[in-house]
Amino acid sequence: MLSRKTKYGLKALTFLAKREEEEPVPISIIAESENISQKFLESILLSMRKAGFLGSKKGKGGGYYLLKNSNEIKVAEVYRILEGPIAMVPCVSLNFYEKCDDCPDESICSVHKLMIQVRDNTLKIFENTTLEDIIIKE
Amino acid sequence: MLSRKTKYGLKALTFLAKREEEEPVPISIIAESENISQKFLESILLSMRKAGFLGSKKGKGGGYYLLKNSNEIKVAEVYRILEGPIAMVPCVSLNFYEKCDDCPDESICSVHKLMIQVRDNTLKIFENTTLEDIIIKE
DNA sequence: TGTAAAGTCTACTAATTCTATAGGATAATA
DNA sequence: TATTATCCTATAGAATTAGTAGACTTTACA
Repeated sequence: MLSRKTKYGLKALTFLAKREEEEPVPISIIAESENISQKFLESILLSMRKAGFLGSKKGKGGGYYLLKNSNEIKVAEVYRILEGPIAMVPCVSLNFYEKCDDCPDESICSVHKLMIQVRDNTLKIFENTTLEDIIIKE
Repeated sequence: MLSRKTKYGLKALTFLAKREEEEPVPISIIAESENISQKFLESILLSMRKAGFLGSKKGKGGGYYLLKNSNEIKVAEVYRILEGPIAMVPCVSLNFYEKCDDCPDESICSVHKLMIQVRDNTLKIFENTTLEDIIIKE
């Protein structure tokens, strides 16, 4: 399941990517437009700023803005920041690998083998999809 | 993330599928072989019995056994029983559809569009993979 | 016929994660 | 200096996960 955090994060980013103007957009505007709790969105945008996707400006006229072009922001990167590993089990994760405590030998684990397939497929989509690709013009 | 429940369930099923013999296997054997808490595994096997994948026999010499051939049990079916929807958001689920409360119009939601792709890819794998396919002979 | 072995069923619990909320600090602008 | 907006820390309620506990039922077999 995709967490609300990631869902909201992606929505906020595409909201910003959809705009032609480059001026900062206050959280309140994004929250209202996308039906997201403003306080919750605050923390989400903050972590995306820290991750280098967003810039921010304080005070009047301030808000958040994209630091890169929308075709330079991969869904995979956003997903990893907000949601964590793309893999369904840690033992097949490329960026967050962990050994399963119940599994003595990955090479003979059928779940492992299966989940590698799923990871590869999902990864392919997330790595090859940028914000630009998921924008829907109204 | 795949829950331990589903992971254990799949492991238990493949454990049974790997055996040539048809005699019931007690929970304790499966739990020990696969390093799973026996009590936890109990409830998992029970729900798979109720779902029609497993048969059981009580008393001495009892245990669980597969009711179908391993090539007739799709990962997708097992996954839906133990984990729930394959889709990452309810609004793109085929079997567990729910409208998102924050989203007024799915047709213009970029997350929706993206998650349909992921669902289709994962579904393809899970629908076309049976227990037989993921067995690893030692 | 008694006993041990096995599944069945209900209820409970500890820990973790998720989804926020509260409130003040800091910074920019007019 | 008042206003607007982000920044930051702490906290809290709800839900989910991953088990545990214990009594009950059924079966095989000595």
